[in-house]
Amino acid sequence: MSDDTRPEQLGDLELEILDYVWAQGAEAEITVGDVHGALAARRDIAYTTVMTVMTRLARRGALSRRKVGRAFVYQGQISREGVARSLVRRTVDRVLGGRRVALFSQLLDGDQVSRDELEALKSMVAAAEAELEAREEEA
Amino acid sequence: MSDDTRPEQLGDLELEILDYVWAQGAEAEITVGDVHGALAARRDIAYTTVMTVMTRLARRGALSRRKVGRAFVYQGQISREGVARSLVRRTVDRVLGGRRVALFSQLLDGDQVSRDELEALKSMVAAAEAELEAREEEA
DNA sequence: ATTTGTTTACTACGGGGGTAGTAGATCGAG
DNA sequence: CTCGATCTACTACCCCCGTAGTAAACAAAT
Repeated sequence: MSDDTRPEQLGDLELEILDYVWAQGAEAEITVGDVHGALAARRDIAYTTVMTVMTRLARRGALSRRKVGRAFVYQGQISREGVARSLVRRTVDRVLGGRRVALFSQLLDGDQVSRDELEALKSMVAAAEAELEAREEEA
Repeated sequence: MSDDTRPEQLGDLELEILDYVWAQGAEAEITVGDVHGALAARRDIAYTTVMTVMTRLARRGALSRRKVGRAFVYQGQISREGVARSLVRRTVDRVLGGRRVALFSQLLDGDQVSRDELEALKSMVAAAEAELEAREEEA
């Protein structure tokens, strides 16, 4: 996944489909039937709906498609991490003027934070701190 | 601002307008002309465009309006914090399956984090930790 | 070979959001 | 009182997204 594409706008169904694609692994080849099978197990959705959305995703470069026989085989072209980053960034930019710290406080204030989460967060902060030291060294 | 409304979907212009409203303070009374004046100083936008969007925001409860003379006077009904929380939550739910920790790592990994940000983050973590202790005490 | 199922292509529709024009009401200036 | 500015109401258009129907191509089964 080269991940050049950073869609900052993805609908719910689009994301649901990408979610399935990501779950199959980076190199997996996926058909509309696969995705429809997975989604239809959970809710009522027409085959053509899935197909339409996958076509749109391919048009935008989020998926690639290759004709195999009469059907198309799709592959993910963007990573969950890349999408997460760009969507989160967009949200922070839009509503908090890019102030990431404000975002953190939103998350920490408003919610129940578990001890595990806090521990994970602390180690991430420590790691970021170490990385910052390293950057300052070389400067 | 009672803030009962938690719109999880807000367009760019809607947010831009709310931004202006928030900047005027919680109790400020705002007219379409005010907002249009502010936005038009930065970019080309029709008066009626601003009006249409403010009407939509009022319909959804993000703003209230009250007729004064022939014009409407608007007031914000939702807070920046509330909107930030719900938008961020929505984003995290959509793309990271609600795993907030993953969000933190997105933000810390992908970006240049300044020392100031890290310090702020550390103190927030410490505060959250203290609060957690307190909750465990009373339990 | 006819039928049945799969898959694509094409088309469509409704809702939301950004954009704006036009018509009509009203206020203030002259 | 009339004219121009202001403001609203109504309408419309385009794009995106979720949704899906229909038609056509084709493969497999009988």
